[in-house]
Amino acid sequence: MPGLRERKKQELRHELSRVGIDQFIARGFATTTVDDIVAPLGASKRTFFRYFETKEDVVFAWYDELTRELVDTLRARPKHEPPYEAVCATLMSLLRLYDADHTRAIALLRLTRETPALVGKSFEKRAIWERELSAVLVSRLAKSATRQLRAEVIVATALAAFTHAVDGWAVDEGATDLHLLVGKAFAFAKAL
Amino acid sequence: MPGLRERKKQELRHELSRVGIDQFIARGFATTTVDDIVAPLGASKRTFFRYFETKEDVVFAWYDELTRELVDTLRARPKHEPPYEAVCATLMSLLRLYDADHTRAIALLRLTRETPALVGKSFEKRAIWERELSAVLVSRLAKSATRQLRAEVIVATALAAFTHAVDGWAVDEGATDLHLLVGKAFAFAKAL
DNA sequence: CATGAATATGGCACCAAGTGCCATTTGTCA
DNA sequence: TGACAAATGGCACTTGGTGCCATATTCATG
Repeated sequence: MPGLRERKKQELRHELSRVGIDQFIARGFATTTVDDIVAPLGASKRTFFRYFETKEDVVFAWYDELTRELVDTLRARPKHEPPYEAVCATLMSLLRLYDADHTRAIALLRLTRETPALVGKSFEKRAIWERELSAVLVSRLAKSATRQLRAEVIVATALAAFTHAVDGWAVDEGATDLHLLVGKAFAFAKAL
Repeated sequence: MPGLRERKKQELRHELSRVGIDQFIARGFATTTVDDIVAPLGASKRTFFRYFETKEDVVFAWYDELTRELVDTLRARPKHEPPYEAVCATLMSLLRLYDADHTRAIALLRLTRETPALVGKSFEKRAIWERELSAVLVSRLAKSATRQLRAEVIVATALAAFTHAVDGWAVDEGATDLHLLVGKAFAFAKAL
């Protein structure tokens, strides 16, 4: 059991992220100041920066947790499964997040797409996924001087296909079927 | 002929980038201020921000020119060449930049790898390449509802393979053969 | 070559992100 | 309850980045 102090911290972090994202979506990223985020919660700017390194990070507060989850999912894939397929299946598990709340997901994707600072940050986060996942994947590959590189290429490819599918889906406001689109993107990469 | 005004502008932009990168490599990105970059050239901070939107951008001053070049190269590839191969060949043409000055190339890659803000920016720039190149590539593909997505996936995959090869090469200080490594990375993506 | 219109620059004031420092508050545990 | 650890808030400060306007430089035209 986590104790009061820890619970309060987690809750504040969560609230800061929620309020921040809401304001960014409603009024834009640049025009929302840290003070604007902090005020409704009665916290101080100084405290904000103890929870998040940058203003951008509030948008990606959930990434760390998700990273661990992805790593676990990939680890749990059947040992005999081909590497690319294992990564694809792992990423597919992310789709439930988009299914849960289409509207907010699309709004968030638009926000990160249209705010240069957030575009950079999201790529930064994706790079972390690439590193973590390829570190797991490498153990599935036959030993060779270039298996590290091979793992990185496999993961990066799957991730690129995934994000392009999701972005395309968000651009036309979720009109198409996301699962289908992601599946197609994975297939396109497989059949270069 | 460009006229004195235009020449001065281009030269100043080039000098700002050169001085900036030199200082970043020598003393680190965060610890170098814009004033530090501007002082040796007798320019003002205000002028700096008329040439570059952010401090990060000085590192990627050459990207715009390179983007045009890449687009032209891809356009010039033989019409019958398969799409993935056309993109790979296009990216291969970039390697001359690394060949020209190994030491500086490696230093630059290390700088961007180890500075979070620059990691984000470099991905942002890569995204621009992805957009431009896939816009060219799409005309080579058979018409279909998803050919835009297919073009994006092809380009993103080639680009991911390319950068991971280059990064791997830079990490062990250029010990291996870069052309060979990039070729292998392209092959890995092809044979997922 | 002169002169006036365009354009680039510099300086200044200003805002917001982010940090170091320290006093104060709040949770923890004996 | 009281002492210790940890979280917070306030404040001053640095730096990235922008708006504004006066000045300097280039360009085009007579």
